[in-house]
Amino acid sequence: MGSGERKSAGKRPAAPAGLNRDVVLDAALGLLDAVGPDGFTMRALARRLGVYPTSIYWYFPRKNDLLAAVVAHVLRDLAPETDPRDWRPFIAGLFRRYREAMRRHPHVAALTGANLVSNAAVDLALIDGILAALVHAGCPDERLLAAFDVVISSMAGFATMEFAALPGEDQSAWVDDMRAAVAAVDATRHPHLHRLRDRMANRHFMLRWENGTTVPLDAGFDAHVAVVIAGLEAFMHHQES
Amino acid sequence: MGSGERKSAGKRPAAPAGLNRDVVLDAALGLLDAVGPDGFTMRALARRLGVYPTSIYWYFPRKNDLLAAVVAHVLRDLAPETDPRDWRPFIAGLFRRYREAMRRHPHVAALTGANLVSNAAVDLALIDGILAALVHAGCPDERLLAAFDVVISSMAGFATMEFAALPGEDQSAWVDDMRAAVAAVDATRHPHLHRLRDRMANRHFMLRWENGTTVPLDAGFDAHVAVVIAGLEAFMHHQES
DNA sequence: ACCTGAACACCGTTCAAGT
DNA sequence: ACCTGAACACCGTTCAAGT
Repeated sequence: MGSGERKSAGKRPAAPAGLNRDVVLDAALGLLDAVGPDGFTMRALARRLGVYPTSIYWYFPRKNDLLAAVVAHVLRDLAPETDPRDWRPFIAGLFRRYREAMRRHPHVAALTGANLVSNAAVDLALIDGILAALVHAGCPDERLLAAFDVVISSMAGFATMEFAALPGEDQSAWVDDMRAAVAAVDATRHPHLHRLRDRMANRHFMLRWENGTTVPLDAGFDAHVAVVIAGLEAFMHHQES
Repeated sequence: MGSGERKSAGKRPAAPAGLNRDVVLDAALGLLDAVGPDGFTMRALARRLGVYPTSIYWYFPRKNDLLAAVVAHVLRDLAPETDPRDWRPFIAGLFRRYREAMRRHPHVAALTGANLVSNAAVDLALIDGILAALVHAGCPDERLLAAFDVVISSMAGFATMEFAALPGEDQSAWVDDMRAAVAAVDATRHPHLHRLRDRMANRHFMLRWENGTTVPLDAGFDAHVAVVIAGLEAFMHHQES
């Protein structure tokens, strides 16, 4: 379901500048990995390709279409090889593969999840695979699609947050603020946080100043997979409405 | 832990243009609600305030600082009134309140989750409350912080995706593409999706062309809350490592 | 079919200057 | 302390023109 597609199925007479859809796409992913969403510019991409900025518009009519294609490229082949009929390994493998894709290209985390366009990225085979897994897990039909939504949002939610973008380059000030706030936690007002603040500082959500590229949340991720699978089991097989 | 703070605790002699931090913040949230992140411009905000664009920089040194403050403002007072010792209603209420905040200001969904800066937004009381809830649920100490990460990412993940931003204003083309793709699902290659495609079209993740503001995912959200709570229960009390 | 080149209507941010 | 006003170095996108 790609947008910005060219139909020309005819012979291509070796374009003068050697540009084509895949070349632009590869360069775009390289640029995004290198500079992040803020630095990702049509003009910077053109510089990288050695062409005029407007040349890119022949292949992608808008910057958003190009970014959507990049997301689609990164998220291709997410479905695990395991048989969906063995639903637990299938779901766990899916989550793991999604996370690995985000780890390889952390800057796309900001473009997924919070953007509906990226939905067009994911292939129908993956959707069918998840539905198959849930059906074989014994999910009743009237809960199937709710369970599906839980799987999708859980798959994307954790990794999106783990690799959340850092603020601009003047990090130092905000890092100092974070450190100070964590160090100054009041023992009587926030006793639990006070007790755990050294273990939590920069290692858990809401108290980090680095993201998953430098400080992975492995324990949290494993817990997340276990929680979703155990919770789905209960949700699918619990009696009452 | 706000950034871009002014220290001047002294008397303020009624600024000529009537500008101050709260006025700017309110106008910023109003502008964001009205036009979304793409239209959110320092110059547009200045127009709305009747001042020069550069005036805003007196209160917020960078656009990012202003956006972080807007996120912080929207996410204030998330902690439910219920006692964290009753951990299930506490977690469920927390998720519900987070979702309601996103529903009130859907455009901030794109700014949370995928952005580390927004972390500075959330107050320490909320973190302490979640930790208290998990401790009173009987979570063993060595699993406490992993469970905490599951709670945070689950709280933010679903709502962020439910209110994910739509593409630009030329929706029609991409909506037609989505409709066509859903209608053309192959019955033999994707049997489950084929069977469910009418029920899923525009109503579930990955197959939507509208977001939660017009098509809420109520069933999915309720399932998500149930799954996380039941899954946490299992994770916290399961014996083996 | 594919790319150049100029041009339009914008941006965020800096900085000196005013009051 | 707070705001104006000009200026800098950029943007995405359009459109006519070339080959």
